[in-house]
Amino acid sequence: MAVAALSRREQNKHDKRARITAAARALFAHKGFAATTTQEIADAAGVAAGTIFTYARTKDDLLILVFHDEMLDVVERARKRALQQPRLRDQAIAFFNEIADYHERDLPLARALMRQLSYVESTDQRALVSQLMRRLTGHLAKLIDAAKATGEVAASRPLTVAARTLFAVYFLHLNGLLNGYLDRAQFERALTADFTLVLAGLAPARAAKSKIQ
Amino acid sequence: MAVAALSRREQNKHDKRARITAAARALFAHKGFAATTTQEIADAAGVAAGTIFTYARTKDDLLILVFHDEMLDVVERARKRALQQPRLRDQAIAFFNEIADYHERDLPLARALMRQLSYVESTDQRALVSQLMRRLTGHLAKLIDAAKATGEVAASRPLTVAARTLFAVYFLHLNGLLNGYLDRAQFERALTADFTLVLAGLAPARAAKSKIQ
DNA sequence: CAAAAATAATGAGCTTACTCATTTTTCTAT
DNA sequence: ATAGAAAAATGAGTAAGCTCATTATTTTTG
Repeated sequence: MAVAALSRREQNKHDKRARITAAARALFAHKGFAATTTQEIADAAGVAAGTIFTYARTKDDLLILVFHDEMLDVVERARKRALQQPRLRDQAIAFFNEIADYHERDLPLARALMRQLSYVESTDQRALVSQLMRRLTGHLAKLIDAAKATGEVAASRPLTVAARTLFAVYFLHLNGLLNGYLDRAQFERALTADFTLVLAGLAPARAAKSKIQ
Repeated sequence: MAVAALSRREQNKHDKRARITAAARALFAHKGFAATTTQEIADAAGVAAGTIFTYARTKDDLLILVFHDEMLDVVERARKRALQQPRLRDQAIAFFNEIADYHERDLPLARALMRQLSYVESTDQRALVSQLMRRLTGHLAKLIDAAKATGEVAASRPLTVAARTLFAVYFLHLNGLLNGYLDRAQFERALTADFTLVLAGLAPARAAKSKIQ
């Protein structure tokens, strides 16, 4: 891990970043994103108000910083939950339901995150979001690939396109859920219906059914 | 049109709203959303600074107000452009390319709009966005329905699910385009690939091809 | 028509994210 | 070890979105 390789300066920066991130995480969870001021975060982290902005260009940046790691965990949990299902469609639904569960635990924060994902300003932020996306669609692609072995998906189908399309469906309906267009039951129904359609396109030609549920 | 039915108070409100919306539209187009202050809008509209906020709860609300009508026009143009194509897939691509063209004319503004669509705060705003969505997916559903006659789409396929799924794909990739994850060429390629997959799921069972482009 | 009630407009003031000139800390070279 | 350079931290200051107590306008009532 090359721990000793950190210079004093690097060590300080690392510690300070960790303190700021931890303080922000605690405050966001406790009083919500909008109600938390950058001054409070600075106080809790033991730094001056201006220091925040050498670690995050904007308050919104903090949101991405804080939740990047947490999201990676959620995606991993989602993968495990998906594997408990035998069929691809149910795997995909379980996968995204786990992520939706996570967001439903703190809706205002999830809304703030969603907003942020729709307006990425810095290159750093874009890199973090890209990493999350790749991780997520990578897991999906693996599930789809495995379904090729069971004959549920035709071998010729492109994995990345399929994974991306499933994610697109989820992304739209998560937006609906977070912005009050859908309740959770409607969200799940929409996900199921749309996934069924997409998976019909993935199925081998001879197995295609003429009726979509 | 029941023009005479407007009371003096309603007439005043209507006029003032129109002045504010027009001023905001001009200023956003001229110097961009972020660079335009609510004070400038108020001055240009000939009202006090506080008056803005009796017509729009936030500056972001103004964005929705201003562009709602414009968007309806764009969707109508998109519909006409789509009808010039014979096949459903190309119709869908043409449809969304028209909308993407519109957004590309003013990327910063489109980004601000996209951000706003991901964080709807007031009921009024939600109603405006819902109306737009319904209009858009309604046109798509009509195109899909027409494709049933040509045999491109199986008669049993659910229109709203299909339209919604196409929109989901577009929505994700527009996000990618506006946030710099995709350039325009990548956007169109992604749209084409994903639409091809979705339409494979819509196709009649016997016509399904084993290879997706 | 006058008084009272309801609605709308006003703009000074507040809050808070963010900036930037200055100061402090750390690193490097001799 | 010390001077000088580079990087980081600081916090007072700024700007702008938004609030709200007050004022003005319109409608309703008697």
